[in-house]
Formats: sequence, C-alpha cells, structure tokens
Amino acid sequence: MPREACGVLGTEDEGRVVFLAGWVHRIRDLGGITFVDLRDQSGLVQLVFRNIPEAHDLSLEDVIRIKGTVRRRESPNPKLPTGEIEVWVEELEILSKSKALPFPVDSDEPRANEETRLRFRFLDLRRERMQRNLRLRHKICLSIRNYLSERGFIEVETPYLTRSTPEGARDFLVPSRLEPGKFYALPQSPQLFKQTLVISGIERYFQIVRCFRDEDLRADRQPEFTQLDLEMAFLEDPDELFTLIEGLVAHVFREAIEVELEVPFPRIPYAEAMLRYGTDKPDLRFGMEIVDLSEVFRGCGFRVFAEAVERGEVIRALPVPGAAGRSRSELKRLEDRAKELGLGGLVWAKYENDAINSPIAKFVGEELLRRAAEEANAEEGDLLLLAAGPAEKVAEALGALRVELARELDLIPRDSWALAWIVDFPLFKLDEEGRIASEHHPFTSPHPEDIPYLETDPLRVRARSYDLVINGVEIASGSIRIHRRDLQERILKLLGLTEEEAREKFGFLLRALEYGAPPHGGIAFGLDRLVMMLAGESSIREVIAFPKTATGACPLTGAPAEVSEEQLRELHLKIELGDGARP
RNA sequence: GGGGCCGUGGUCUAGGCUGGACUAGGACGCCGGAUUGUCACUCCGGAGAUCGCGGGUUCAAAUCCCGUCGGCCCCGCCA
Repeated sequence: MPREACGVLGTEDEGRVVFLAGWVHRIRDLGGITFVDLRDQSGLVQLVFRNIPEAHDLSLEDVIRIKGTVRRRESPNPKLPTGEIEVWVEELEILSKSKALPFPVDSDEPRANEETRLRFRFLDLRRERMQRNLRLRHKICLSIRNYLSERGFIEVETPYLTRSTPEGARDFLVPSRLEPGKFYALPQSPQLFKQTLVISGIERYFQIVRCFRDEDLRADRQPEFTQLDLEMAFLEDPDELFTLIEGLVAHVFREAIEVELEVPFPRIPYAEAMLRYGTDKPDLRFGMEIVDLSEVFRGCGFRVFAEAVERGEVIRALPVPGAAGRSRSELKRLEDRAKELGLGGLVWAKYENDAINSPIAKFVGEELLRRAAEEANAEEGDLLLLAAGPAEKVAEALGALRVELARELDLIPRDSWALAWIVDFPLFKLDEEGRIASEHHPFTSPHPEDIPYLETDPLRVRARSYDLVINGVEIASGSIRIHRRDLQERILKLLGLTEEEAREKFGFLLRALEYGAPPHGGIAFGLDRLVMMLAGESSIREVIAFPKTATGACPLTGAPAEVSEEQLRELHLKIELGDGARP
C-alpha cells in the first residue's frame, strides 16, 4: 500500500485504514497511551499508540512508518487542520532513529544562533517557517515563469564558466586546466549573453539565474545570488517594459501572498527622488518629504546658512511629524547622528503651542522660520530639521535621517507596499579617482536628447535606465541598451577603454552589433530580495536553502577549503600567502 | 580596509559595569522513574559547562586588559 499525506486527513477519512510515514514531531507519553504528532511535507496528524510498547522508545525526529485507522477525536484540536481526527496505530516501523537535537525544530522562531543553524541546516530547514519560505520562493518562481511564458518569453540558460570583464564587482575566478595560466570567471550577471541572445532572434528572453560577485556580504547580499533576468527585442520605450513588469509584479504578489497592487507604479525621476527623499531608492510608505529652502534662507541673518547659499550649496529641511516635544538631549543625539552622516551640523526648529523655538530664531526671525515650516509642510507639533552643505551630501544625510526617524517614530505602516520606478538616472558618475564611470553599466543607452553632450558634458547625460523600488529597497534595475556599434564604441572610449581593450573585452558584443542588432532592453530582479520581502524576512539567508556566512563560509560543508597539491598541480597553480593571509 | 555588538552544559540564556558564598543560576533538550485522552502533557529524580582560544594584571578572573578565532550588523566595496 502506498503511503499517503498525513496533513490532509479529515473526518471524511473516518474508518479508513491508512499507511503514513514521516518524522516524529512531538511525543506525549502518558504511560498506557502515547500520542505522537507525525509530520510530513503536508503537515501534522496525531497518532495514538495503545498496546504498542515500542512507542515508548520513540525520539523526536525519528522517521517512522505506520499502519493505522482514522478515527474521529473525542476532544478535537482546533489548532490543527487535521484536529478533528487522529490515527489509531496498529503497526509501527522505525525507519531511522534521530540523535538528540541541537535545537528544536518545532519552533517558528529560531532557537539557535545562526552558525549552529547553518551547520545543521538540514534540521533548520525542517522548521515550518523555513519550509514556508522555500515554498514561497518556489511559488514566486513558478508564477514568474508562467506569466512570462504566456507572454512569449522563453527561458534560456547561459554559461557559468565565462570570461572576466572589466569594471563592476570583483570576479570569482576558475583556473583552466587545459590552458595553463588562463582563467574563467563566474558571471556577475548574464548581461552580455542576454543581449547576444536578443540579437540572435530570441526576441523575448528570461532566465532565473545564479550570479556571482566577490564582494563583502550583507544581510541582503550573498556572493552567489539569484536574478530574474529579462530582455526584449524592439524595446525602445521604457513604458512598454514598465507595463509588462507591473503586470508581472502584480501577478506575483497576487499568486504568492494574495495582495492586490495598484498599477501603474509611480515614476519618479532620479533628480526628484534625490531631492525629496535623499536617496535613489525612496521608501514611499510614509511622507516626511525633504524640501529645499535655499532660496528662503538666501541672505538670512544666520551666517552659516547665508554663506552656504552664496557658495552654491543648499539648505534643506526634513519635517518630523509630532516630534516638537523632543528633549535637548534627544536633539543633541540627532545632531551627533547628522555629523556621523557627514553634515557639519543640524539646526532644529520646534513648532509648538503656536510658537517657534529654534536656536537660530534670534538670527533669522520667526517670520522666516514660519515660511520654512509652510514650505516644508510642517504643522503644529512638528519638528523641522535643517541642514546646509553640498546638495549631494545634504540629500544623503537627510535621506538617512528620514528613514531612521520614521522607524523610530513608528510612522511606517505595516503590511503596506509602496512600489515605484526611478527613471532618468545619470549615465555616468565619477569614481573615486575622478574618472568617468558607468552609473548602471556600459551598455546602457543614453537619453537620445542628451547624446550631443556625451563628450562635452558627460555628467549631464541622462540614461535610459530605471530601477524598481519596493518599500525603500532596490529590487530591480534595467535599461534600454545601445544597439549600434558606433555609439557603443563611443561610450567605451569615454569610459577610458582603448579601441584594442574594447575589442578584447567586449569584442563579441561589438561584432554582434554589426550584424543587424534590433533595439533592445531589459531588466534584472534581485530574486532573493524579492522573496525576502514577500516572506517578511529581514535577511536573504532566510530564503536561501544553503547560504554563506558574513565571511563567505558555509558551515555545513566547510567551504571554502584547501585542495590537494595534486589538484593545484593540474591547474598549474602555486599558493603564495602574503602578509596577513593564513593558510 | 574600518566601526559596533556577541561567544557561558547539546541548545538558548542569567551573571560581567562594581573581580571574592559562582560550589556558575534558569529554561528547553537528554537519561531514569511514574502516568490511559494528551496536544508546548504533567509530576519526581539525575547526568551534563574549568565560561571560544592564548597571554597578561591580581592573593584571587566567566567578570578587567591585550591578542586571536568564530558569528551577526553597519561603512567602504557591490558596472
């Protein structure tokens, strides 16, 4: 007789003889009668043992198989889906014993530190919450595949052993045995391959694909992570993609967590996001919008502000609702935090009891502060935080304060979703050495109107790129690509690559662009982050079956590990440990 | 590369600031016993840690100092 799922048994099965198998989830041994909650993938059911002495020998997490009869319960358990019934066991077979557990697996909250959980990941994953997360991940992937497949997209795999490309993150390298001294690199993303596929006539490509970046880890960053990668031919207007992706995301939210999203999502130009929220990934679940008050304070009696405006710097204000009652020491703490964030200082103004209280009131007058409040939409009972300095620095610092204070004041509504497109990113930025670098990547198409400024004023050139932001988290990023070789070469030259370098690194793409490349564009989602958010988790490690620790190690397998001399010899490698490096 | 928090029986944790009755306490788990309607079963008894590791200060270190290893969070980094 085949075994059946235990978690779906109900009163309709009353009287049936069933064969069940699974793990011993809980044991309640009352002497003459023993209750065991049996767990399999489908859920739990209560087993009843009478006159079966072996039942007293069961341990948590033993794997057993039973034959029994479904009976209606004398006292049902409303907490269990199968709580109306129980199974009276007639035959018990212990398939596999379990040692005493390092931590309980019947708890939703992890009862061990993360390293222990990862070392015993096979047990940690038995916990219902982790099973739920992995199931949710599967559901999301399935709904993505169904949605895209129905719209003519096909999933194509691209190589993991590929060539190293300049720029971007550090590559993971794989030594070549057949070509001594040469290396493959694991892809940071399938960017060039997907563009090549579209040029190859795969007009609608997608892939749920692993990507590798050898950078330091974070709660939302792993060295290997998964992208939903997507590319379409004849995409010239980002709006076409936005509509498709809005449909996709709404579909995923509906299928995975039964949430109806409003479409279309707002579209916010990068410059506006930086001004109003101090970041290119604004959390729109709450207000507290930053306002530029440079003109209000131009020539005012507070010299620090007046001089900053003269220098071309900015004065900006962050309204903090209901925070006028803050104590001096709390305000001091805010100022210290502002300095940590790179500001010279922080000026506050309290709007309380129809009066204005601020250390700069005597310099600028109440009238000016009243105007500031009006512009910043600060009301009775609010606090206004004012900062002066270079636009970028002020934006970034106030943006950080905005999020921190909103959290602190509990202004972020729970179970709410705020999605938005950020558009019109600059094409270039300056790197640490002051050189021109891509903001997105070198294959991003410049905004057609701005192409004339490529050489003359590159930092002013807007890109046809876009990010999708959910609740203040960057969840997807993409662009319309360059599909003409001359423009692509121009951009690579601007980035400081010689023609020779360009041909060596990106030759295959440049060549492909010469043989009838359609206009195209696409987007890539951080799938782990998306699943994390939908699962309500705060680390992507909770939605990855076998993640790595902050040092890139895997406590389960012990990776990374040393290899044998023989392996090194075959790969023509010699290990030389420099200062500070340990074997 | 830098900053912060943490490391105590199998697991989670109290104690640490202010060193001495800490002979390191509790909970869960484990072992033995009792228990025929429990569902986080209950009750009785028991075993189990030289406090991550190394060094230092001190009459005395889980506690203070230095180093080191490991974990977590953040900055840098992540086209």
